[in-house]
Amino acid sequence: MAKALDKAYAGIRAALLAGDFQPGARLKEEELAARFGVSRTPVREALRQLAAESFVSLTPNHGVCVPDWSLEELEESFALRSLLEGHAAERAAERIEDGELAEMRQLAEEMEAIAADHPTLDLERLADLNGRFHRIILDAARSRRLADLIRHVVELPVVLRTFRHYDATALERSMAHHRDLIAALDARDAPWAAATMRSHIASAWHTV
Amino acid sequence: MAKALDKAYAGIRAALLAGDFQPGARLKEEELAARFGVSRTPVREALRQLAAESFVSLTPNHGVCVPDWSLEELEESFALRSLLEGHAAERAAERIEDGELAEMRQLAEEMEAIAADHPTLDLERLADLNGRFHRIILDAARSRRLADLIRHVVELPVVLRTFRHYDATALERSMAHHRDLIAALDARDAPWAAATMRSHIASAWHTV
DNA sequence: GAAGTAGATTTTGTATACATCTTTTTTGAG
DNA sequence: CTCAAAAAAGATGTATACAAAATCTACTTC
Repeated sequence: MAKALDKAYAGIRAALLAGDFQPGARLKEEELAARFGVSRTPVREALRQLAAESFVSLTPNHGVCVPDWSLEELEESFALRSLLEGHAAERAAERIEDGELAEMRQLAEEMEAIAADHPTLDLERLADLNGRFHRIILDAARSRRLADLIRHVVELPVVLRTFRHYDATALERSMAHHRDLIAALDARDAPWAAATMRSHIASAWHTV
Repeated sequence: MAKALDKAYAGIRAALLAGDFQPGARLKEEELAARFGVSRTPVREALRQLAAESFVSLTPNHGVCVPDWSLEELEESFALRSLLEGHAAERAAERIEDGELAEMRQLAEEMEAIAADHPTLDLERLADLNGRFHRIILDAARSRRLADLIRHVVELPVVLRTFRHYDATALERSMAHHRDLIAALDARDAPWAAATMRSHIASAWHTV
């Protein structure tokens, strides 16, 4: 049986991503504890963790709230993602191994197959594949510190919503960017990889 | 009276910065609780928080350890600081107000006065002033998100140690950089400010 | 003598009870 | 009827007790 902290953390996180709580809502510890069948102690620890990752906003003696992102804050987030993931691509270009490139090619193919299948576009799966694609680059950057930072800024809810708003042409563009990224990494060309990644994310921002 | 969590958090953090625990050492919750006169509960929460800020390394069922930084990880940290603080300077150049610039000028003057006073170099105070100087820029960037990220990467222990290793010429160079930064911000020239900040931090790295 | 294992000890994880602080409701005066 | 203050209700913060896991120790066995 999974431990109480994991249940609370995973459960609350999933609920947040699913949009079960509306922005600005106050999350009460006892409610959450009852919902996941654990005591308040692990719930509190999970909330502290989620607060550190900016999933919730915590104020002392005042509990936690679901943060409501303004458009400006969202734009800042994307700018930071662009900066950091660009840096990650730069490092990855100097460190990536052929096996990882092969994985990326396969993921890109799968995504293209889904994207080409317009009538039954499986966005959930596409988001998952996309996440894995980006994660390989992040791993190839070989910097635990950088990985931590990016996790703090990626904000999965944003990523999910991004994909929901993708129209056909934006989707095709995104697929092309993935191919470009693979080419840049394969060439071990750090500036190319960084620029392509930044372009990729900036483009994603403008489709929101 | 300060709350228990604050006592635990501030106390542990201060002890870490002071080097009371050696790298790799395991921190036991009960010891810390006894040391600060609180129960284990707030100690645990403080440790979670410090772990989120990378001050300690936490592994489930295994407690927390003081992380030992390799030279490479330290260099990564500086590279990230350079990236993020450069971005902050860029944003600050477009948003800073005259009052803030005046504050920066005064801080720069005070730092120069201390730096000129070689025999009795007060490094503690210099580090404090330097922190406030950088904080004004960070505030002027007007991005809570960016401020959070930078706090996660600045790693005060590093900053402190940096200043301890400053020799006279490096110190003068640093003071000159501060003047450059003020000039760039005063001119509202974002690229200039970003480049100067990155140069400032890269220079700090090479004096370690 | 070294390695492995069972028990004892220590440490972390969780639950519950109580204290403190917020928020809401109620009640009273103006 | 409005506002303010006080009391009550509710939520968070802290302490303690207990459960589970890990580490350490001592002993057995090869």
